[in-house]
Amino acid sequence: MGHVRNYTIGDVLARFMRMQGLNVLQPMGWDAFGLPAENAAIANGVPPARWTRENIAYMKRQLQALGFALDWGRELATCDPQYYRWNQWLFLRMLERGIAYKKTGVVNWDPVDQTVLANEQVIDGRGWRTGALIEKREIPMYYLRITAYAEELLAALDGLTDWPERVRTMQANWIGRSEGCEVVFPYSDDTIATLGATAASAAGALSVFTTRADTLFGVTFAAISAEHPLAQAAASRDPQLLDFVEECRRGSTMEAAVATMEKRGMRTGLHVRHPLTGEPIEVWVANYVLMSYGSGAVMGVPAHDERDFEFAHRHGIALRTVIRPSGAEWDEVGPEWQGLYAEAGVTVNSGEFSGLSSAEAVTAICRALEQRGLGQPRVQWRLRDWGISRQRYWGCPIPLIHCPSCGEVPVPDAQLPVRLPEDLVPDGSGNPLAKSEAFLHCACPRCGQNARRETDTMDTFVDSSWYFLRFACTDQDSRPVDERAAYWLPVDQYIGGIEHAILHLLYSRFWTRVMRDMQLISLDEPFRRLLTQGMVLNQIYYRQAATGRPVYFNPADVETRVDGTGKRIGAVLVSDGLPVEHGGLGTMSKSKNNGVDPQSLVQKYGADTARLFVMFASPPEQTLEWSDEGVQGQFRFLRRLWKAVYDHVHAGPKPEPLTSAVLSGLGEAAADLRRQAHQTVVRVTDDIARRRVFNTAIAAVMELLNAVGRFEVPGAGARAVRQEALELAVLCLSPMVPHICHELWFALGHERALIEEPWPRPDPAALVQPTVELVVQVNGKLRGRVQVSALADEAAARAAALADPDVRRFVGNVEPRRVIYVPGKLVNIVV
RNA sequence: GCGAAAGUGGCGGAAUUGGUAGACGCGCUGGCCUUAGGAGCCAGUGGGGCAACCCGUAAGAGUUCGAGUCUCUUCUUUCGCACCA
Repeated sequence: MGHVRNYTIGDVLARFMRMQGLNVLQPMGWDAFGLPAENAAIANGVPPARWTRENIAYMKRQLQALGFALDWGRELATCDPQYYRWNQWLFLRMLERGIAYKKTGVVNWDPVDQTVLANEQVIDGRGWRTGALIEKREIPMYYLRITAYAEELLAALDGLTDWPERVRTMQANWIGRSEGCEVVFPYSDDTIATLGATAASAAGALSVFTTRADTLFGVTFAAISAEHPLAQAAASRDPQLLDFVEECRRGSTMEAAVATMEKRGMRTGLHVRHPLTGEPIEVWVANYVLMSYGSGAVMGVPAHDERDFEFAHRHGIALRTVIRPSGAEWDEVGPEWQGLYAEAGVTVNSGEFSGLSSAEAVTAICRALEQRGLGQPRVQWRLRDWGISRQRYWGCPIPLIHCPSCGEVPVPDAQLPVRLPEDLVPDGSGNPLAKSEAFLHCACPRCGQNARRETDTMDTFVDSSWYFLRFACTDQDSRPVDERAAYWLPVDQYIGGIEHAILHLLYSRFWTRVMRDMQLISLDEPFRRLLTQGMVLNQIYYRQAATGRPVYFNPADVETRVDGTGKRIGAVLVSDGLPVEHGGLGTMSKSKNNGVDPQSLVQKYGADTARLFVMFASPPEQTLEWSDEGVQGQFRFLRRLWKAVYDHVHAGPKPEPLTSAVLSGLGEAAADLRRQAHQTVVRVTDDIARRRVFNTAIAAVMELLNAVGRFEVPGAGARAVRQEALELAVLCLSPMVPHICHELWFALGHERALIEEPWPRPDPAALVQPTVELVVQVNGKLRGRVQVSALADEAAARAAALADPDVRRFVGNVEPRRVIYVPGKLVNIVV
């Protein structure tokens, strides 16, 4: 249903824009590689290719049944060699430019299946199939240098004014620019002696990054990640520390898991020297320090950092107050952590740097470090380079060949694509490509010797990072994109789930820039306007089985029980009439058995009802709660609309168009209906074009139809007004309800199909309102309403308000202290 | 843990720029029609009160003539956290 919602929003906008006279391209493609196909293959023993193509065929029928105005001539699937050859081609160009490079990365390793697992396949630190404790393992991988674009990706967010604010904020925080200071803590003599001639000792110093150089004199320990070379060196001499470092290797690589873990640490026995005081500082290994951020080491300031405070508390490490608040709310950091301790203030106990504001101290200390050669100002990014290697089968092969003599050799362009064999069936025990002799063996393109193909495939985010460009020229077979991209791109309206707010959208922004720098396209940003749609939710019902595992029931098979006021009091399974438990609302999923098949919905109510419901139930950016009654409500509305049109049509011949003579003779009721009809056009146009909300647009048409139902004035003029109101209702609804509106448009006596009609323009004369109702407040409380001329000035409005008997009761005989007049809205009398 | 949002009747939601809280729809109650209703039509429906009125937008404070809307604190829920896509 998430897809139905996504594409209905897109289709409504496409049809609306087309009626506005724009040339609209609405394409469709299939993001077809990835884990779900492999999982299905493991479960059913069928090659992922077959499962994928069957799914595409099924979904395509669904999308066609829903009447989406898609250009199927541009259909593409990311698992087609015609598409992924360009992933490979672009990857090779990135390799040439140094955008793609190789380094080691940490992955989840299942020691039983001897395979790399995705984060999703790690449940509570254990492998999903084996239940074995997962370990971190370092393997060589290919990375894309997205950090080289960090500055630009951040700065350009300001220009994305038609993106939701929250997405821009999330991306900015994700890129995470922080200005601070690199601080170098030289190793103590005893540490250098202990390390001997190792790689770690060659570094000679521990480098850390901090945004709080003003707290440097409060450093009482240093903490390094278990993967830090210094930790490795120390562990090789200390069996207990080695155990701890090994223990830190257990568990998944997920940052959320690392961050919520109990903070633990162990002494290394090594020391560094404070860069300004020379004081020895003990080095600890801590499980909360991430090797992937900064240098994998932090300075510990327990008095002014919450995590350091907690860590020091647990391990009996001393604490030194070096910042006091300027307002003197507290003096010394106490035994209980308070958020205030981390705030900026005035330095104390900091030698010659005491008495400075935090900001001054940051600058002064940084400068002092720089003079001693023990530090410098630095900008640190949270963003890391994008690791694209996957040790999996169902993805785009990385086009490299490993030759015993030449080393790593790129596949020549003429040999692209490196085709993925489509007949393999994964079994969960590693990448089947690595076991396929036919795939593996090849000749080295340089020396012709026997060589081995790279078996890693690309992250599926690669596939989705540029597909939108390809839609402009799916038939182009000598380049990934051609000049037609300049006409269609950037995407004027992109629609996607909020779950894509960071990764997919950031990767696409990056990839677009890389292609720009290769002179393949000439745009910076891929998506001009972004709509992030909310999730589709449904009720969850279950019973606790004897095994203790819940058994889920589809909400369609469950009947809810309500009391006399309509309040829910329980639910029973229709088949046996016995109660089921309610598990709240959740996203539609197989595991919770709360999905709704769009196909059955279309069969029962038709495509228009399905489309109307998903657009009416909530605004596009919010979650949408599935409701069978709600669907029936929309079905009912469409039938009422149908009946209203045909009742009108059967009551007489098609009226002549409204002439000025007819208009001037209209009674008040007819003028009111006409005003409402044209106001509906104004509201619907604004809702779709500017606000991108559809539920209120539909509500406006419902109100108009209710008004038509109440309108019982006889006569030719009134009949013409009713005809006009029904025509406008049908036009306004047509982007949401294309099929029924198409039919009703002919019924209303038109010869040309509705799809060829332009979007209606409201008649300014119809909108004119002779009088307006003003709300009258006394001291901010609603006390009355008065009708005044739409042209009334403040004095007239004030007089009318004070003349109202209800208002007079509250004002009494006192002279108002103040009167606030909001034209056309209200008068507030302050007494 | 960090980052981002959201919280309004029995339910989904409306209130667009600080200006009438509850549009529209669902559900429910009563009535009409019908052999029948998972059909249609009419009326009612935030809470309290005979009424005048009073209370009411997660909780608490603040700014303002006026706060669902702005500010702060707290609580709850949802999304993301780099190998689900």
